[in-house]
Amino acid sequence: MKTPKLPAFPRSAGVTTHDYAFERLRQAIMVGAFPPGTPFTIRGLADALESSSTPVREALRRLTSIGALQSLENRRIVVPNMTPSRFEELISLRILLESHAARRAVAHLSDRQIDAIVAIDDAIEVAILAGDKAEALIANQEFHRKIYMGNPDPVAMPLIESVWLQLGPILGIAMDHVTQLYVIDRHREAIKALRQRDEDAVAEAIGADIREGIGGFDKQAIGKLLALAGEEVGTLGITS
Amino acid sequence: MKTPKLPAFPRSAGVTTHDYAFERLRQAIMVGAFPPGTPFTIRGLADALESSSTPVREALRRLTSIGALQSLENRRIVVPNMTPSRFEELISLRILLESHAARRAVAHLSDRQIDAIVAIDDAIEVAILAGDKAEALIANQEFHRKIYMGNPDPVAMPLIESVWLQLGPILGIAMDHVTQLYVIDRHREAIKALRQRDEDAVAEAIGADIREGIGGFDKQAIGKLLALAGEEVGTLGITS
DNA sequence: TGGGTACGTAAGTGATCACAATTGTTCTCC
DNA sequence: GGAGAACAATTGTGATCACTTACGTACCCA
Repeated sequence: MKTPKLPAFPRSAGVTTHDYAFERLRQAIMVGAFPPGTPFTIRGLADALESSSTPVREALRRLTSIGALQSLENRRIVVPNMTPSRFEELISLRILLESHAARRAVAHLSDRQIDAIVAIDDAIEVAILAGDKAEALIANQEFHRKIYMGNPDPVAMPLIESVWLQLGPILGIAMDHVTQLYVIDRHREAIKALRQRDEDAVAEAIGADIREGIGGFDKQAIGKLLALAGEEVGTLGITS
Repeated sequence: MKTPKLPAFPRSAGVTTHDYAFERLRQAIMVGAFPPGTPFTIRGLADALESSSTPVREALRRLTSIGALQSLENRRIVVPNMTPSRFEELISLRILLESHAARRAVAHLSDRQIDAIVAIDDAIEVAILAGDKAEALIANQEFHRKIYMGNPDPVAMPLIESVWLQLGPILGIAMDHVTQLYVIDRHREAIKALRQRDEDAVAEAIGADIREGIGGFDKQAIGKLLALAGEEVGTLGITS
């Protein structure tokens, strides 16, 4: 049981090996490619990325500091474990931070930017109808990001992404066990409020979107998901 | 103009060079030892810490990912610049996150833990009366941290510390130009609310504490502080 | 048969070196 | 005297190696 396999990721020129490794791992974790407990080794990843240990170590250290990975006392690096109460904390943080970020972005978003957000929402619907869960997930994150990044000083964005990263693993498990994604019409509500520049309504719509989306899992459901994940760890997503 | 000088820091046994470098730099930045724009070089820090570049690079990378430092396009690493609007964003995030974290910790704090928090508040007052601004600052952070860490799943704590780190540089400047610290009786209010297990009152007291503390600087005051810092950069805190 | 020890393997850590890119300096020419 | 080019110094990047620690397995003895 060495290192998990990585989804492909394009590497543009001029990017350092370190940045590439970091981004690739970050994306993979954020979309739930690795269940909680997945171990990461420096040498294994260096082999997988066809580089040496130095940039990989730096990437793992960075991911650890933003909460995406956890450094055990053994110095082993793993995907953090999830508990129902930690899940609930993370969801409450998502609602808190993203309602706030959305509210503070409203005044800065131009009509053209809102049009782009609408386009992303359309892409989400297309992905859902096509049954492409991974694509829907990425587009959904892009929808939220585009709103919050309207703020010229998006200092909250790294914090929000840290929470996303911590929810990634459980998200991946949920995606594997949810038969059908449903269309979230809270996005329409948020868009309407954005066009009206109604800060309270935008914040409320984003909060409701999270609550009714991933936040809709109650403690029992999370417990079930974690049990399912427990069965699968070691047989899925792990090479050799 | 090479690297900034570092305050001393105890290194306990069993700690890796990397962790030591990271913690030492982190502490220094959090208490405002470096004004915005201060450059950091790997070799300079490695010399200062009497180690090699590998652990220092990892520490700098970690600090960059949590917002404490900024990586320029030149690949130079500096303390991020501050603007009045970014400052305002950071303060609003502090209020948001810390009110929330305080509220969610209330139910978990034992009477003994509250006693420890009171003791820290006393230490703050002692430090203020003694005119020891740095010590007062550190004790104040400890006061807040002790409250929020009452939560058994303190997932918000790293996010809060990220905001503290980003406010550190301006905090350091403010400390140099504030003649006298005043005693914040909002802490007493928070303690009283803690003892009564009144979540709303605790959240309100913490929010008010931040608003009336560092959050009390308005945009004009921040502009003045930044101008003062501009004069001093290059002559203060920089060696050779 | 059970537990403890010893050994081999795997993995993290940190120092060093070669290379590339950037920056700073100086020298020359107009 | 000033602008530009060539050169030198500094710095970041990544690969490699030696060292130490943690883990797993097998062996030995009670």
